[in-house]
Amino acid sequence: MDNAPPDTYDDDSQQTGRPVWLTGLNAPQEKAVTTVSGPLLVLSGAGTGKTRVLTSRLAQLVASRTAMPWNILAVTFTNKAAREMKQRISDLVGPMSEQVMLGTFHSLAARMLRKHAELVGLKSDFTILDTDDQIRLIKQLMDAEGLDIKRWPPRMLMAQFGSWKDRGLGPDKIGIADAGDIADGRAASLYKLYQQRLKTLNAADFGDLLLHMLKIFTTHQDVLEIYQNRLTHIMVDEYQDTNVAQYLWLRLLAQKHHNLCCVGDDDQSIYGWRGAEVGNILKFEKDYPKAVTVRLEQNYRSTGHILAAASSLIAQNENRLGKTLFTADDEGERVAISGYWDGYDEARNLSSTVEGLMNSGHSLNDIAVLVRAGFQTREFEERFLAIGLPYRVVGTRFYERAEIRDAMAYLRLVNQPADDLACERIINTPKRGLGAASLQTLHAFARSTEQPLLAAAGGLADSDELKPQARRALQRFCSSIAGWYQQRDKMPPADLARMILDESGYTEMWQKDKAPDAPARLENLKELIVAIEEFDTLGGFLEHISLVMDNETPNPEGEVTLMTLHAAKGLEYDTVFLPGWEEGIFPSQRTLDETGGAGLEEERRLAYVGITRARRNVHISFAANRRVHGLWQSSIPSRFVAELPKDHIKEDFTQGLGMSGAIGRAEPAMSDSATTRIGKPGYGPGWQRMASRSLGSPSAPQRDRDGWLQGTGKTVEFQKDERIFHQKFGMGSVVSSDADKLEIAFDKAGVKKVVASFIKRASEV
DNA sequence: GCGTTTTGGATTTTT
DNA sequence: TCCAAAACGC
Repeated sequence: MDNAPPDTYDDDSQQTGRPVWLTGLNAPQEKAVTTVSGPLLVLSGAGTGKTRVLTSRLAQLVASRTAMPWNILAVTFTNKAAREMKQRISDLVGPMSEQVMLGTFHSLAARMLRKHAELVGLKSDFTILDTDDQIRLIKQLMDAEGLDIKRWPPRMLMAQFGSWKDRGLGPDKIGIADAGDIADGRAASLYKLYQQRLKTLNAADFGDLLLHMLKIFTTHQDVLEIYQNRLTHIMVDEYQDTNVAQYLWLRLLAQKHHNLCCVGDDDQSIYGWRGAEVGNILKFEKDYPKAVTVRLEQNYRSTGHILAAASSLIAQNENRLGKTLFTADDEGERVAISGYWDGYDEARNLSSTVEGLMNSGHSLNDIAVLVRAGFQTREFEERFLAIGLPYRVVGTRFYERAEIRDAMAYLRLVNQPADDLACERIINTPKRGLGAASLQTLHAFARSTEQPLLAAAGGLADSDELKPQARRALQRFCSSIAGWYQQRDKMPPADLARMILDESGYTEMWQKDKAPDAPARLENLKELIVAIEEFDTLGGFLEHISLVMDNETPNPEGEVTLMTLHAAKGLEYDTVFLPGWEEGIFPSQRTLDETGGAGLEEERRLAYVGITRARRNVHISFAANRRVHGLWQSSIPSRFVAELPKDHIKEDFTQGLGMSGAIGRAEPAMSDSATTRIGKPGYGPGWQRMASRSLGSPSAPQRDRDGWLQGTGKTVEFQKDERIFHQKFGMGSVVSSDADKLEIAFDKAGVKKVVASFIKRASEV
């Protein structure tokens, strides 16, 4: 679409009678788009064109002169959503769209906080901490307080602080009683200490960004009014995921004009455990009595059977506003349900179905495998690796990798020499001979002289408190940093980063590392440099990075996507596989234990999200036996399987074992409880005997792995020093073998223990 | 101070 | 089972 200047829009609409952004909208969509003032709640079911409505409405606001672009606040949760919206708005209204205040809750709050930082005792160049920093800090505090970090993991404290912040509670609002028994009842006082420490570090964590703004808005009416006056119209995406702090923040901003438009789907609220309050969306009409509610119920994504299956599943939830999704699309294929003997069986059949799809012309890019928890991707990865099926796991995010965080710490320290947490992270990385003892001395010195670590390090290097060796190391470290600090503004940040990584010996550290993933880490560092190249200043890059923690690498060749259900929200694929639908796994036992009925409903919403990701085909599956944490356990199909409507599913057991009797059964399929530990399969009653026939005992050495290997008896035939090839690690030589486990010295990847089935003889490649 | 062994623990994670 | 972090020993 042309980026026509905004002034022409009036002419456009006069000529055609109907602006472009309204064409093709269905009635409720149009209602949502044209309701430009007053509180508006758009209940937008899966695949009903939510983003379309959001962006069109923004265009409508601008074109109808209801609001100037700079009067509009548009809030999303993810950077991806923000980027997408930015792009689409720009397509609709042209360059004027840049004036819209658009971003994630966190980036917007950060932007505001930098302007008013001094009101909460920070400087405007405060650092934003990542999880590692937070944990290190909490650990330090706990050590100082004499708390046992084994009994009370720092992570737990961090989660508690985070949850308080999610609820908009500063340390002053926590009573002793609220803290429970975490950290011997000292959680509240630790929270106070933690916040004090952040202030002295001139740092804020993610929760603080919003919490501080709330504090400022409630204690400085004048500041609040600046924003209230400017931001007359507010739009919020994924409203069902807002936490209390975000809710309060929005309410304060909207309380003057009440032009608040919230778009969301209570049925897709899956972040309750992270502080999201479904209640926020459920009570919108109470908060704003004059609110108009629009339901978007026409689904443009999935076929009839898929939609019917998903709808009838979610209908079992009690706590929902209720929508009736429909589609103009065909009935399509029924949702396929398969039961398998064990996890291998499931992976094997799933992968052959994928191969079948691939052979019939489907792109792997249109196929996704969605699991409840990250560890479940493993057995599929192993299988895909074994048969050479291209896949990609959406999971470990780029900026959370250790090497990236290390590199970032260098950059942070050079950008901001008082960044103690960054300093601490890399002061002995790579190894410089500065161990725990030296660091302790340094900390003590920094505390007594009340200066940042790096400055203290400089001072300490000039004194004779340390052993000569450590002292020299410290001197070198300080002068290196000082040197880079000098260069900081004299060269492009990417060049600076490259220089720092080289001169610090960080790159070399990984080059010398023999770990199999070392080359990949070096690649990641290169990618980081590429990412920096887009920025003019180091500061700009760092701000971007602390708030934008995602990275998307497109997949040109075609790969199956493996990811968690949470990660899949907002995405869609032609074919979706949903394996592991077993009681205890999905719904997760832990959620059930911890949050009971509400937890079950959230799990069900997760199932709903999973099914509604599919355009044309859904394959749900479960296994009777599965190895969890090394132990075999048997399980029964998820209750969600039984909740699917018979008319819209097909039980497809042609590939698996015939266990249709297990479907829909409320009581355990085995005589014992749902997750009986049975040691090995083949030792239980009933249909377990079948398994021995089909697979053999999984723990028996040299078993026939039935399709995992193309040849026969290949498992035990590797000789010591024999040359082999592994899909992931490349060429290597056999060091030793133990049943089907081989120890291989890889040429590039070092010594690893691998399963024989992943290995080919070099002569056969 | 650093490499190695032992141990415990193991959901989901938009920012 | 398999991973990371603590404890151990040189």
